[in-house]
Amino acid sequence: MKTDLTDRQKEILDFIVSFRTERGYAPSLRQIAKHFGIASTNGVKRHLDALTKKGHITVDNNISRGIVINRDEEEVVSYTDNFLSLPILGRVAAGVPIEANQYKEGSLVVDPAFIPSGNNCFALKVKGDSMIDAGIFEGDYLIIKQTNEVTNGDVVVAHLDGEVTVKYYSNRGGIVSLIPANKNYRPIVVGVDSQFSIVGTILGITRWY
Amino acid sequence: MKTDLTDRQKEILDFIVSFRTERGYAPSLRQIAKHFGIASTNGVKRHLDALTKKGHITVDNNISRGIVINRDEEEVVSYTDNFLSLPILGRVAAGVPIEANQYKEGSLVVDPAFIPSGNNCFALKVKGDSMIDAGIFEGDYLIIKQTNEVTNGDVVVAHLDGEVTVKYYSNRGGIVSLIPANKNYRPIVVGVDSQFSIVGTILGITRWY
DNA sequence: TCATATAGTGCTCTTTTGTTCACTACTAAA
DNA sequence: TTTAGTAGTGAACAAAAGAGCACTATATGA
Repeated sequence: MKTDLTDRQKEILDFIVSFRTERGYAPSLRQIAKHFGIASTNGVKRHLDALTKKGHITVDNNISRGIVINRDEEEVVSYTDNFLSLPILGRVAAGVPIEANQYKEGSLVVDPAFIPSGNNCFALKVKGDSMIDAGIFEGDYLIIKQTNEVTNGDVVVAHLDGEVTVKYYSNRGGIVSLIPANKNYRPIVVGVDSQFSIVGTILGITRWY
Repeated sequence: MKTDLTDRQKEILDFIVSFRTERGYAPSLRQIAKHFGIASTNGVKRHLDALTKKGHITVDNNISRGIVINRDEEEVVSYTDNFLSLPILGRVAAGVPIEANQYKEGSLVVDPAFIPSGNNCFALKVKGDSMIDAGIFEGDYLIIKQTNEVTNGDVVVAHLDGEVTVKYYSNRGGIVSLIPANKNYRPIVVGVDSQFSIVGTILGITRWY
């Protein structure tokens, strides 16, 4: 349970966060001391001890720059040490390792709390409006888990005759269909002669205005 | 322009990333050396020099644990040092500083590339289906910028007679309306006697399955 | 008045950590 | 054969950085 911080402790925590954001690593005791005009490293250490006790940070013993900001502290807007950056892939194919993919167009930071173990995930920008009734709009980023294990009703990314498509997956009695979520499009029955494969299933969507 | 890494360089970069994810701070030269069975810190330094030259990392001079992984490197799945964690607020009111808000229900990591300067943003979980035609579904997380400067057509979070609502904003000739995006709901004309205020406007949406 | 908490000081010591130099060995390309 | 790049070794040195102790001053509550 996180208890209230004193004003000074809060200042110091905010400084650690902003230093870390700016520099990419945590400040040392002496850097904190210098910023606050504190002459003694022990004075800083007292504050860090208090912040640790109150659950805001973790400091490993005798490790330089070992201040780690804990996730989900009381602070309402914060930077934490837990995040995931996924590649935005412009083209995908089934079975190709993501790492071998040469069509990375950028990266997208997402909350790893929603990503299952393993890092065979990627992001894909939506083109087209065939899935708008599922709340999937053109320009959305889909977060996709690379897999070919799908269940009826899953939203999948599939490869069909050289094209990538996002649709609901349906397999009834061995007949595979890709079902749009837009009444302006018809379901696609996957012919036995089609070049068809599942690239992955949807984990989430991110849309930015 | 990032050039290809040797196998060894790639291994070392991957180690730095995973160490950093696990521990919350970068490894030291000696910790890298120990992992790879390299007896000399200079051997490690050579690799770090090469990674720096190829644009994958930045190492500040004479700074302990000063290895910073650069964003958007060639690596297709990676952890970076640039992310933002927003509070998920259960209740919001106009004009109340986010930091003073006591209804934080969790946090949501988002990509800061899509967030404008300043950190008066928060996340809100959607209840209801009044905006489904705008691709906003129950359970979605909205990323909201706290502001009362709105434009016709913006999706806003508003406070109306004690309730929080998400709707399109419309102001025609001084008559303010909140327009749903679901034909099952009627537009709300904001009466002059209503307690009404704008909490913020939408920046993005995140949905997880 | 006393005890406790907060916020330091001053200093020393220990440990961690990075830099540098001269060197070896191997591989590949010119 | 020579040159260049890669992948180190070994060692010393310098600097950064954390830990700990005895101490002071102030404020607050019992």
